[in-house]
Amino acid sequence: METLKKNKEFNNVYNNSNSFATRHLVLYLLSVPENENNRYGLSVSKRIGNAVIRNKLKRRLREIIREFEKKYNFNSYHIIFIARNPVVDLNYGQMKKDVKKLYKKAGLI
RNA sequence: UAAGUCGACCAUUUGAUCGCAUCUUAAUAGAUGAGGAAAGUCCGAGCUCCAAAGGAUAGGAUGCCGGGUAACGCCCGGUGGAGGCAACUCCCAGGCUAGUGCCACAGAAAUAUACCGCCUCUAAAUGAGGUAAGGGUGAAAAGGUAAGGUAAGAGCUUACCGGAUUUUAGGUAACUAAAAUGCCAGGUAAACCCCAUUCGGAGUAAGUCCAAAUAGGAAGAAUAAAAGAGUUAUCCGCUUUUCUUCGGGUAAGGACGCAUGACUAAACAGGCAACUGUUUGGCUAGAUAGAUGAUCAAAUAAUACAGAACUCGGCUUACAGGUCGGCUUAUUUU
Repeated sequence: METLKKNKEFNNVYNNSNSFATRHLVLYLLSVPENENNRYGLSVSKRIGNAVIRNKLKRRLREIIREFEKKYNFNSYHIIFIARNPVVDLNYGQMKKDVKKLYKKAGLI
């Protein structure tokens, strides 16, 4: 899984893309012209919780992304996930359903 | 058995599949991978760079005594004070006899006093003097109680208690005990201050090395050499050139620092202890937008607080549930 790293790249996605949201997560999706692998950015703010909680969220999201990459085939996107406050209460299965919903909304799968 | 008190420890484990980071390997693959507080960043050090003749002043920190330690504001042992029936716990615990400041209100008087009262003198008094026993005010009124003593009184005298000073004895010391003298005299230093000890600054984004890039500029120097324009030519000056300095931009470049250390376990020796020494053994995170997750199965009390970022020693704060031990008090039984 390749990641978006620089502030410039994040801003580029925020300004030029469509966003989709559920109660727990927000998704930004930008299609890039060059044919390359998907790149992901995860954003979990300090308001969500302490370091342990934020780390756990990011790890779960990464695992979910990995599973979807394996299952479906889509390419050349920059994708950003933003965690919202209520996401803390979800378990892994519920989070996975939420992400699937977002992907459907965005027309990826 | 109950209540209490002190101390130590655990902080999930095992297997399977998929995935991440580091290391090993030609490769398949294999090994390892967050804490008791990793936290707060409150002290103390190592390490690195910068600064630095020496001294004084200012400023900060610490503050009973002795010991431990690389060091400390930490730890251990003791002394004094406070709390508890006790085990035990708590204490920013130097100096007000260096100086200065402050102590409301009440009260006659607050570091000095005679308002009422008592006693004496005088023919008598609203006068003069003596007196701190009694009253009243206050947080505090010249040490308390009893007896003697006296005109009335008073450490004026005596006994006991309290306090101060001196001496002697014990203790490394803080301090403790006894005796003598004899009652001269408040509190506050978390008030200024005084005394003793101590303190250079910045932090791993420290810093070291390598690579890449030195475009277009600014300032200064040199005309030794070369070129150009102007000039008949030379000199001189100008532009280019050469050298030095300055600042700007790109790649959030790479490697080291960076994981064996004032480390730790056991035994033995020294010490009441903190701790120290010797021998044998152990060491298995090291990222750089930042690695530990998902699913299934089994066991368990393991559900809390919580995520390494240069490294150590402490302190402080957060914390579910559980295990073990010492001691105290009460009750019951033998």
